[in-house]
Formats: sequence, C-alpha cells, structure tokens
Amino acid sequence: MDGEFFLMVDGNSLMHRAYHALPPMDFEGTPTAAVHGFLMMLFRVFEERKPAYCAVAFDEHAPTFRHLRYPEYKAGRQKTPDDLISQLKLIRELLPALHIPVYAVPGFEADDILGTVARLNTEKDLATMLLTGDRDALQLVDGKVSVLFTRKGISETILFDPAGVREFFGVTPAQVTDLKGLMGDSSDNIKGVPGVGEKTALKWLQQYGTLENVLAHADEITGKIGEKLRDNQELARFSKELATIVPEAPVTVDYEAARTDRGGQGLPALKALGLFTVSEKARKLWPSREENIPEEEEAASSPAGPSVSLNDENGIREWVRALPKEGETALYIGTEFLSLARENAGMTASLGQTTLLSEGLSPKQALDACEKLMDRPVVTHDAKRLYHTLDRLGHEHPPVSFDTQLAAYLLNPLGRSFSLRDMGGEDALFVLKLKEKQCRELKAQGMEALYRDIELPLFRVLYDMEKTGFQVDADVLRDLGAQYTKKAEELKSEIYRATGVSGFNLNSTQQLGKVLFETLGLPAGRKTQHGYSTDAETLEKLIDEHPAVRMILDYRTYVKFNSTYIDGLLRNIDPSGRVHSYFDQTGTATGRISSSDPNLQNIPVRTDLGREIRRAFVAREGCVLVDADYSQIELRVLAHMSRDAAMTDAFQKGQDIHTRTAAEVYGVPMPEVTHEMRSASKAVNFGIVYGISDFGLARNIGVSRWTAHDFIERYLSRYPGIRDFMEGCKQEGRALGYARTLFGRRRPLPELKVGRTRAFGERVAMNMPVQGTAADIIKLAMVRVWERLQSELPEARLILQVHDELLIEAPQDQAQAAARLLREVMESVTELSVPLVAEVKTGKSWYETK
DNA sequence: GTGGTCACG
DNA sequence: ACGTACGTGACCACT
Repeated sequence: MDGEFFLMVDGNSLMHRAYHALPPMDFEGTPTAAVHGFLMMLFRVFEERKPAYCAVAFDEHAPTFRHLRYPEYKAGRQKTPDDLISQLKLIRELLPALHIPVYAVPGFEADDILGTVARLNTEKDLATMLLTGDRDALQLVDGKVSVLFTRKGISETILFDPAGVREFFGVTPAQVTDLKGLMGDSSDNIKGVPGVGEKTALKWLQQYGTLENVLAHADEITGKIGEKLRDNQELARFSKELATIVPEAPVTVDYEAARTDRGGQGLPALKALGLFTVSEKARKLWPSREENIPEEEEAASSPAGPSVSLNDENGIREWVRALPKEGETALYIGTEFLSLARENAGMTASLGQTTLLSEGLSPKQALDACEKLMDRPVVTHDAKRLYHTLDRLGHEHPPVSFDTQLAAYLLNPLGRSFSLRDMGGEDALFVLKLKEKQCRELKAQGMEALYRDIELPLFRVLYDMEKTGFQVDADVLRDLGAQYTKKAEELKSEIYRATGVSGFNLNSTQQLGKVLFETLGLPAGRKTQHGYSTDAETLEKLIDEHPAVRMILDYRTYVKFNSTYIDGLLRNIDPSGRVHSYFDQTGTATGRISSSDPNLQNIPVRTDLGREIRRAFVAREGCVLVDADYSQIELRVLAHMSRDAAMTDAFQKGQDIHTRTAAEVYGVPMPEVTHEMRSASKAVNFGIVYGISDFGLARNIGVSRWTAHDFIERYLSRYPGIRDFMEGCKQEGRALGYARTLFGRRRPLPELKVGRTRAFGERVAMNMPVQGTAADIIKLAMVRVWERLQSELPEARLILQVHDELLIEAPQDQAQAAARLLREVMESVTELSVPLVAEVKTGKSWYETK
C-alpha cells in the first residue's frame, strides 16, 4: 500500500489468536502470553507496513441489547477463559499508554467499529488496512480498504485487496455476506441453508451473483438441495443479515491521537510486565524517545540462532558477504498464498545455521535483495513450484541440487501429504536439515541413482511441460459440445417416453435404479450401498430386456463427454488458447505421474465417438505433434523381470504378444489363432500384470470362474517363469515389507500384514514392480529426450506424457528429426533382455497421431 | 465429504 | 478365509 494509511485492528480477534497460538506465559503470576503475542504482532506490522495512524477496536458487551435482537447469536461460541479475560483488560490499559487509541462501544462488536472507521477514512480519502483474523471483515475490502489477515495463529499475515479476495475465496468482497447467508459460519453461529457448503454456495453465487438472485431462481435448482433452499429462504436472508457489517457504529476518530509517530512511551509499563522483547521492539520502532536509552542487553530476542531480517539492508549485505564460496543454500518460498505473489509469501533462505528471513517484504524485494543466492545451486522443497513462483516474480531460476519433497516421496510414496508443513517445518533451515537426513536414507535404501538420475532432473521437464501447455481448439470443442448436447436431449426425452416415467433425474443412480428395477421390474444385478447398481456392466446385460437401456448407456456417454471433456477443457483454456495441466510427481503409489486441472491422461481414445475430442488438441501454428507410444512396455518389463523363456522369445522375435499367448494357451500354431482366442489372451495378459484372480478374469471376459481358473493355469504352465516371478514378488514383499522396481523404487506393503487386505497386498506386490519399472523407464526417457531437445532441437518441446506415451510439439520442418530423436531415446534408454519398441506418428492434431 | 460412475494407461 | 484385477482424476448426486 502506497502513501499514508490507517491501521485499524480487531483487538478481540487478535487477542484470541495470540492466546491460542502461544504457550502460556506469566510474569510474577500475571498471565501475559496473549499480550506479548498481540504486541509482537502489532509491532511487526508497524515495522513492515509503517502505518501513519493506528487504533484498536474491542467488543463491548451489552448482553441485553444483542440478546433482544438475536437470541441465539454466538450461542455456539465457547466461553472466554478467565486468563484471557484478564489479559483483554490488561491490553486495553496498555495500549493507551503506548499512544494507541482504543475504541469500544457498548452493544457493538469490533468488526462494526472496523467497518465504521474504514468508512470514515474513505470519506476523508484515507486508505485503511484492517488487521484481523475474522473473515467477516473481507466484505469491507474495496479500492481504499484492504484486510491484513492473520494466519497460523499470528505468525504470518496476508494482505487482501479486492482481487485477492476474489482469487482466494472465489467471491467478490460484496459477495462475502451472500456466501455466509448460504453456507453459514459455525464460529459465528450463523446457520445458513442446511446442507449447503462452500462449494455449493460458490457455485450458485458464480451463477446468480447475489443471495437474493439465488433465491429468485430457487426453483431452477434441482434435487434435495433445491428443496432445502426453497424451504429455508428466510433463514438464508436472516443469516446474511447477521453476517453483514453495518458501518454505523457511534465512534469518532481523533486522527491526531491516532498518529503512530507518538508511540514509544509506556515502555516502563511493558517492562513492569516482564515484556522485555516487546519493549525492545518498541524501542527500535521509536528510537528518538529519550526514555529509550538502551539498557544492558536483557532479553535476547531471537531463539533461532543468528538470523537477519531482509528489512535490514546492512544486515543483508553482511550476510551475503559472509556466505562461504562453498556450501549449500536452501531456499524456500512459502506455499499457500503464492497466487497472491505481490504479498508476503514468507521467503526464507538458509546457509548452515544462518537464516535469512523475508517477513513482510514482497518476495520480489526479498529475492532481489539476495540475488547472489541465485548463482549457486539451491536446496528446496518442491522445486517445480519454486520455478513457477520465480517466473511470476520475474526472476531467474537457480539450479536445484536437492528437492526434499521428491526425496520424501521416494522414501514413502504412500505419504498422504508432502507439503513442507506436513513434513514438520516451515523454513529453509528446516529444508536443509531434512535434506541431510534424507540423503542418508536414500543411500541406505539404494535409491540414490533413482533420485539423482531420474526423479530430480524430471522436475525440470515437468515444469517445462506445465508451462508450455497444449493448444486446444475451442471451436472444435464447442462444435462437438453442441452435437453432444443435442443428442443427449433427444435421448433424454426418448428415455422418458420409453420408460413411461418422465421428470426423474437421469444422472441420479438412485432415481434411475428405482425406475429400472422397481417401476419397470427389470432383473436387478449387483447392489451398491445405496441401492441398485446401474453401471455400464450391469446395464449391458439388460440391453435386450428393455429399449430404454441402450439409450441410457448412450445418454451417459454424451453427458460424460460433455461435462468432463468439453466443458472441463473449455474452462481450462488460457488466453493464448492452451491448457496447462498440472503434473503431480508425488501423487502415485507406483511411481507414475498423474495429471490434473485438466487431466490430459484420460482423454477418450477407445471409441470412435470419444476419439473425436482429440481433434481439438492441436499443434500451434507452424508446428506438428510428434507422438510416440511404447509398445507393450509392461509386458516387456514383465518378460525381462521374470526371465520367462517363452515370453522373452516372443518379444525377441517381434511377435504379437497376445497372438503368441493364445497359441501357447490354446495349443495351436499362431496362424490359427482366432480373433476370440487372441482377445481372451489379451485379457489374461492384462490380468497377469494386475495380479490376476480367476474371479476377476471371469468377470472381465464373461466366462465362468472355473473356465477362467483353467485358463490361468494353462497360461502359467506355458509361462513358468512368470509363475515363479509372481511367487517371488509375494515372498519378497512379505520378507521386506515393500515391493520394488528394477531401478530401486519402493512401495511399502502394509496391506500384506492385515488379514482382510492380504489378497490385495499380494496383487500390489505383483503389480507394482511391473507398473513401477515401466514408470521409471519412461521417466528416464523424458529426462533424456528433454536434454537432447535442449541441445539439438531447442524449438521443439515435450508437452505431454500419458504413462507409455510421449508427445512433442515441433516446428514442421523439424518433425522428422524430433521423431527420430524420440524413438531413438525411448528405445535405448535402458537395456532389457527384450527390445523396447516405440511407435512414432506425427500429425497436426492428436487425433491424427492415433 | 463420500460413493457411484466412467474416462485413460 | 477372504473378496474378487493395478494405477489414476473428474463429475454428479446425495448426506
């Protein structure tokens, strides 16, 4: 915020935060922890933001008043503890001594006063910053009013302007009360509409704008939730009214008294309470005060060893100059609020025991200040995200020597979360310590090479893929969407006619199940927790029973394509016409990467209808797509790992593996293998990779489980190496407690110990080494392809990976070179006992490469 | 938020 | 003796 502004503090909110965030502390029996926390917080904001004016508002209870209007108001809140009440009294006495005015009006809450002071300031054309931990205040944000929001207790703040509120909460400041009216707020005992949560409320507000308009269109909303909304209109309006801050509290502002340059007195009062750290901070804030004569260093303030603030320019210079030439630097930029890159993202950099902190400076300022750090390789947590962040800040990328997030993933791919916070730390110093520990563990577990040669360099590749994106032709999508919508609508009325039931929600499995299996009396198949199963497998069996069934299946297809692919993709196209998927390198148990927002790894291809969607995925002007698929990579890996003679032979001779399998299992020469025989064998080959069971195979290919059992037996007797391999996987899993790939990647097998999930654990023990090794191979191929493209074809870019497929976007005249490079690298990236084969195709669209 | 369904490898 | 093929992500209905 530029220029002068008024810092208006919600005293109750901050005291509550401080009270709960800090361990109890007292001075000669008087509790002081919350007071200490409050003042440290306030003074830090003074340091960082330099407000020209400041005042603090407190709730002033007038029970009868509130009571009469809102009997249940705040009934849900817990009683304030005694030692917090005493500290609230204390702080209200201390603040005036520090020349910070206190505003409190009986019958009004602090946020009413915040709103009123903000209004008064705006009328004087003075900017306001509201310091609070209460989300209600966000409704007050506008061009002149911002909210400095406390997080993680009181240790961090984040500044919201109108764009920030939109970006973070998905609503404009004006819609904050509409949101609360719909979803309620348990901390304020505001009920909202029952059953409506944040997601629903946001959706409606996006569509209708205001709560009143949502209510006006209540009959358009279907389902139970629509009913609830219609039944609770009054409650919604009342909830919104409760949440609305009326900036009409009877307060007047004495601007002269609120000037911050009059502070610095009252230090004796602070010391009398044992608040030495606070008083030291105050002394620095107001150095000219005569009573601020430095005394003997009484309270060393920093518990975390030597650290310098980035506000301290000399300190930074000293720090940077003192950096040894050798040695590692850790760099960590706090995660959660990066989308608000203009504000305090809490960057830290560490070297050995020294920590450099940016509190309150923008990351840009912070980074500029320690630019020298960028020359050397950094240790960080989530390097891919760091690179994206630095892009936004307009900063270069330092090379990355270690990524603790990737190491954590390798050490336990089943981990639920890999955020630094969940690893137990929040700054670069912690990252550095974590690295030491992880290095030892990676080494002990034989994963150094996997880490160094595959996982770490891959982040750079994925970063590029995310940044580059994939061009999507929105017109093609919209065109398809219109066709699909028309088809779906037609089918819908046909289905209503054919079933004789209209108006039910076809998308609801429950309603559909009732119509099919009760109204029409069709024979029900499997059951689910909530009724009849209506999945495709069940419905396929009923196609001949009723004409509506086929139509329902078709309807589902069109609706699915429309909602997931057409609408879903259109939502994700950036202004330049490209979609930027997120590639999660720490998301799967087996070592694969996953793709989301949008997921580009499940774009339809198996049916003609679905494949049309790929026409929308195109190369940019002047470029083509070069697409390479590994042929049967998992079965080749299986052949290699199992050393099975027949399967190895098949691949070495370049035979069609499913035909060869059929020949083996049915005992006929390959030319005599029929389509049906090959197709059944293909299913078994897949099943084998998944850790087959006769039941599963039977269900998949529609034979009895005894037939399936027999089939598997014959398969395993023809491929005895595979039987041994599978047994070996299970035994090793039991002995070691984990499954592992050819490259040493591990997956723990906790399931194997528990009786009920043991069979599952066994299948995982058999599947993971195969799926995981294939994942290792393509990851290594990606790194090599990326490196070679850098030096040989810098205009060509890797843009997508789909587990066994890589996609490059290359200038037209470099397509051949790119295709050759891609094939060469993919096929030679590692040496197995069978050849690796990649099939390459080029085309203007992804459809053409299939 | 959970479960059902369905898209991919 | 047990449930019933491995790994993902998105959307919808419903609680």
